[in-house]
Amino acid sequence: MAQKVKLSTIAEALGLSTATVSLALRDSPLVADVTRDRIKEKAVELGYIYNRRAASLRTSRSGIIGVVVHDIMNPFYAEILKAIETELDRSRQTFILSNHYDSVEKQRNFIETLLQLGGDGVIMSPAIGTPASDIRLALDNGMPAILIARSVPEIDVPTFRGDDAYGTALATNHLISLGHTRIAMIGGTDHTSTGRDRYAGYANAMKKAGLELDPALRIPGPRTKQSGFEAAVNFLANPLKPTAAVCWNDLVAIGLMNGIARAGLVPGKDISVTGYDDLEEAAIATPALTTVWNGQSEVGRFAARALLDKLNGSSEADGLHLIKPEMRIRQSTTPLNPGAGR
Amino acid sequence: MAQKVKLSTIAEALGLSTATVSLALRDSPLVADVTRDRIKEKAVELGYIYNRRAASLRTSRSGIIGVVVHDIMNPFYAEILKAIETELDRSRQTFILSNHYDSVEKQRNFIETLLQLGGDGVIMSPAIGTPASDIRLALDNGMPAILIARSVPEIDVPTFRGDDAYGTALATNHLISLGHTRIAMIGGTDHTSTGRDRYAGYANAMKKAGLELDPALRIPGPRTKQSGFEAAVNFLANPLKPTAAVCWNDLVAIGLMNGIARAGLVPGKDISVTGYDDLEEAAIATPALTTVWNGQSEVGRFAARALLDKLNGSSEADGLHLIKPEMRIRQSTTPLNPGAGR
DNA sequence: TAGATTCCTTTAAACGTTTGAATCGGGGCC
DNA sequence: GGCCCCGATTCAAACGTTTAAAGGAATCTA
Repeated sequence: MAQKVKLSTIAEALGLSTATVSLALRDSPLVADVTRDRIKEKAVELGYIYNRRAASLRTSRSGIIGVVVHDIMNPFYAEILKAIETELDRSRQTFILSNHYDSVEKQRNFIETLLQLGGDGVIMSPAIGTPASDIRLALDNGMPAILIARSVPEIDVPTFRGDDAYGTALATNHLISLGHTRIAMIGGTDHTSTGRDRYAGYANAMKKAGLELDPALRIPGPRTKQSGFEAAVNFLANPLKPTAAVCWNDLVAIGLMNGIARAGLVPGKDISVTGYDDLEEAAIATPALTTVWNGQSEVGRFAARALLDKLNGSSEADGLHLIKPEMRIRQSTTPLNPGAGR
Repeated sequence: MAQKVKLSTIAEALGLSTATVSLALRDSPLVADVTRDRIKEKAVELGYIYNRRAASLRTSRSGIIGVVVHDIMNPFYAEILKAIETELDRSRQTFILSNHYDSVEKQRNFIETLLQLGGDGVIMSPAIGTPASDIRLALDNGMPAILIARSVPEIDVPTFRGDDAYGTALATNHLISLGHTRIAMIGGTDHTSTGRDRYAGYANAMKKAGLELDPALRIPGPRTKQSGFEAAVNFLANPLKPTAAVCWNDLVAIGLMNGIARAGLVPGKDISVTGYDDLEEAAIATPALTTVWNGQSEVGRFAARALLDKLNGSSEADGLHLIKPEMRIRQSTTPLNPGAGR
């Protein structure tokens, strides 16, 4: 590697000062057109690389934005990330991505690293049990934060997520309207606001319809395809013989359908199944999955915009913003057939 | 936000110099134990945040490593990334992730950004058509690069990927041993080394077995679940009536199986299907997918280690390192049944 | 008791930018 | 001819660290 090319290298080569070169490269009107052209030409010729660390030391804007979610491999988050990426790319921000796998410690490490790097802001889907102090750490050091998918108690930053109670109520009512009465709920946890809300939506819909809300109808836990697949055994062995399942998300639903198929039953016919999220693969599952669209793309886009707005001084987006979910009816749910095996 | 806390803030509070504080915080043996303790205590008390940009300006090590792949939503890359993350976490490096979606330009932008940030190194799965000069840009500026999954002509940096020709030969031979003779190949492209190698493996196996290699048996293109799903139509309409398909990857295979099921046939019984990669979901697909393990975790781990080694001065890992794929036989492939519908 | 040794701390110069203030050489105005 | 203004450029300080070299005080050595 040749000697590092810096502003002064260019300046010396042309008999100018570094100040002029710096200004010229950033298209300042302070420098003469002909000079600017000579400078830019020379910069390319020498293979000059702008040193953002040095610059940000002076300007205190790094152009870095952090994003941390539970697991980027999870298509739900992946779809959100894609929307964020599209939006940030447009304003030439670099984004640093991390998983926290619901480890509060890993998440705090990430925030600290981001602060050390001078991150301009952070978008996060907070880990289960995130204390308000961890968010404040960012805020107190001048780094704005945006929350997605989950809320944190006592924290009032812009927060974007779907209306979970409303969404599971949609799914539950859909099944009820098809004649199902013994409807199970598979997956989720009471340790997050999302988990509590989704269960509440299901429970309320059941009660409103005058249906019994038997705790045995609930199988908490599953959140992945694999665990949905495994849950099929318990589901099918349930003495209450449920005929339908409201699943935590599409992954669980697809896993469950695979498990049901593996047991020799036909999902969508013998057992109706609803998902949640409306991932890309919901439409091509077999049978195509009836599910609830959870607005991933909107969440990502809104979150990114809210952050960019904050960086530009405005802050009207504070507080919770709920995206209204929508029903997507496909082939995995069918009317209850009283003559069927179960 | 209170006034920014820096080394000098701590130094003044204790009547010391910034040098002592700097040394103490990095556990230098040059400072007295009691002083170090006082300093660390004060740092916590004041909420000191280490400024890595300032430090790296002096040391020229940023602790940042870039990783760029085609698409992090693709589980194949996601599994590699997870392995890389695990490995890098251990040495406290921050990693910056990006998709290039096979846009050479987006990829070059990423490399440039990384250089501007002073990245210590980059791990990349090069975009289709990546010119050697783009890799050299990194190398020439002192940023070591590691390639995964694909090679770049004329570039001799450490490269880790599966032995693709060997892998598809495994799958093809497996189908041949089950009695299949009309075996299609679905997906992939000739524009990457991987694409050419996988096709070559399939073609050679067919030839060695004395089977006809009809170009009509190939459906190039598909690389995703969605496109695999769509390819089912063409596959089933093929006048040669293939009884088995070697798919580009697991996603295509699962999509194809869904498409076959949608058409009323039973994948694994009427049509045998093999995947490639052995993603987590291959095992829970219905039917469980016969596939070729492609060593994602190894690729990621080796790549990360190779980079860390380079950063520590050694460089013995230059050149191509092939990981030997392994057959994973499940239920999506069965012996050819001459009595079956087709 | 002078010099050497040891241990701890400070000095000061770098790292590569940015930017408010200062400089410079003309030209126009009265 | 003195004054002001103009556009173009430079000066110099600052951003927050790190680190080689120097400094200083106490203890040891002979």
